[in-house]
Amino acid sequence: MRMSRMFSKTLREAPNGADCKGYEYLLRAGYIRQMGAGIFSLLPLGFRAVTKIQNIVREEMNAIGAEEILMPLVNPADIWKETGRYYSIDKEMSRFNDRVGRDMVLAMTHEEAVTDIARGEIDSYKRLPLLVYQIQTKWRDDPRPRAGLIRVREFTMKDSYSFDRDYEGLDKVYRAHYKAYFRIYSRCGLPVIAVGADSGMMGGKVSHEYMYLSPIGEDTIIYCPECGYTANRQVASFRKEYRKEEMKAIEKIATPHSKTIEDLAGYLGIGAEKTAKCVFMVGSFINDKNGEETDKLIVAVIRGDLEVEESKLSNAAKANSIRPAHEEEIRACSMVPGYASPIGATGSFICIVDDSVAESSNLVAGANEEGYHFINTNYGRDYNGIVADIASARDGFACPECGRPLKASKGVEVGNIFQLGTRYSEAMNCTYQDEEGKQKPVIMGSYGIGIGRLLACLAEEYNDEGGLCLPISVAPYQVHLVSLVKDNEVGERIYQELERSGIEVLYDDRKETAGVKFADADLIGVPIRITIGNRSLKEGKVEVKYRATGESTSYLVADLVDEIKAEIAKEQRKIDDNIVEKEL
RNA sequence: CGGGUAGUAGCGCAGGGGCUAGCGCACUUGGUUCGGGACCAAGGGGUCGGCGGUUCAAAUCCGCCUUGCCCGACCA
Repeated sequence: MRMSRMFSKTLREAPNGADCKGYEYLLRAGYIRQMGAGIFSLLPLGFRAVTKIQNIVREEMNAIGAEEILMPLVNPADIWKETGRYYSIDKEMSRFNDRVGRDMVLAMTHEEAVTDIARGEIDSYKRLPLLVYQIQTKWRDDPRPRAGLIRVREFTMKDSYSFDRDYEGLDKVYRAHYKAYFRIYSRCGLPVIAVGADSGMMGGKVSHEYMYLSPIGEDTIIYCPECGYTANRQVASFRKEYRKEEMKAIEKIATPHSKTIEDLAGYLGIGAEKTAKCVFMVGSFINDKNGEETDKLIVAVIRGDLEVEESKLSNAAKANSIRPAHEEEIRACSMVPGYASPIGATGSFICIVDDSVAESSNLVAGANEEGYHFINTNYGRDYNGIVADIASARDGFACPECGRPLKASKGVEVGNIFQLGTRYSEAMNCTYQDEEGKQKPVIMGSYGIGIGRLLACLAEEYNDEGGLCLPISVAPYQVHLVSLVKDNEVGERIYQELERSGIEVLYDDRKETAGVKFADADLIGVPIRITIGNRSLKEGKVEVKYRATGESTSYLVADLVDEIKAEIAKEQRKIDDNIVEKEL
């Protein structure tokens, strides 16, 4: 491609709002342009990079036996009503009516669509297992798009769906994805870790997220540097020390001005771990069948030294979503904020008790009276509820596996794999007939990779003061040919020779100064740069410089094509030698 | 959805009741330069986000709306 003819141009200054380096460079180098909040176009450079990523994804998906398909972005709402997600998903899914008033949705994922197709294709156990994937546009009306391509509303996703007759089959295809995903990310050059995850709205059991660890991430990963335990904080567990002792008689004591655990512990001269605190949320519960929504107060009881992890709480309460409760909602159940506990509470609420409290004895808890607490409260004797782990894992807490201190890190989720089970096949009647002639629901799995987000992470991982420096496997071009000589004939000849031998070359044939050309080359970040200049051309040579390392050499023009081919192969080998082969 | 902040040339910004709205970069033309974002000269480009109000006069003050960004809630 001749730069003089290229659609996009580079920007000297970062457009307002480009807060992280990767995003800034993608914008300035002309890979992407923004059209609205969370809505972006891919310009030629970005499109080429994305195409390379997609092809890597295709190769690896095909390698595990998946067949590529393409499902529609627009779905009739009916199939979403069948699974109930038409009701349980809020504004994140966009809905509209077609010309005759039918309810339609923009699919934000394709479990419904693929299950709808599969139930027509699958009849016998002999047809299983099956595995399909697509690379397709998704629209999710995210309430808060952020950081360029990291968190957008319209994006391209590779999503695959597996169909098996049993859990052994699901396990096998799940493991195949687990491994293939590591190959995909490492072939793109992105370092990731797989972590245990919350399945969220997907509703499955086992799931993993692939995380690119970076401060720009919005997820918090809890990991153990010693034994390798990793999990998203939404589900991360940790070892809790319990203090079980003989139950003492409950007693009400005056605790003036002790609204917070800190004040209370200070006033009584005890540790926060000897108290039980209440956190009040209101859960929204949506009826899958008709979309009716009911709200209910959720009282989370947790030891004073711990924090509630809201996603764990939401799961334990089986709520669709939760939000902090208003004071009136708490008082409506006869509890007094600041001095609250489930003891003596009335009305309808869900009480979730963290095991830290259930397994401890004689904790101080609120007396539901301004200025008073109970001492020696005990779960099971003084109040009841659902016992669950709802505590938030923090940096320094004990690893659930080995007991050593856990670490916390920010990460960007670039992919996920879910064992769905029969959640969708049962709801949509996607069954197969087994050897005995019985109809059984198909066991499903779904597996996603955000393509654009992957590019955004790569831009974040591979940049320096000058701009991007992408690995050759994903860079839009393999070679950037910069001609500094006035006589364009040499440049033209070299350009055409390189092109003819199948090398992807970006040729800067513009009438610009050397400084501008070099700066743009650095910004765009093509891995190998060839400079044609009078300096070395006198000796019949051109210079070759690596974008990432800054190393340079020179080659005779006569040998150039072969040498460059070798250099490309060398760069590619660097990637291939580092493909991560990881089994679950 | 709450809080904050901004919208003035393609991009980055200044101007904050008064006469023809400005600067840098980019762009056009001519000339000089030519290996790390050149220089000189001459140009082109604006419904100052939108609607309404106040005023003799609004980019500027007021109201409403809208859009972007940041923080939070949220997020496969």
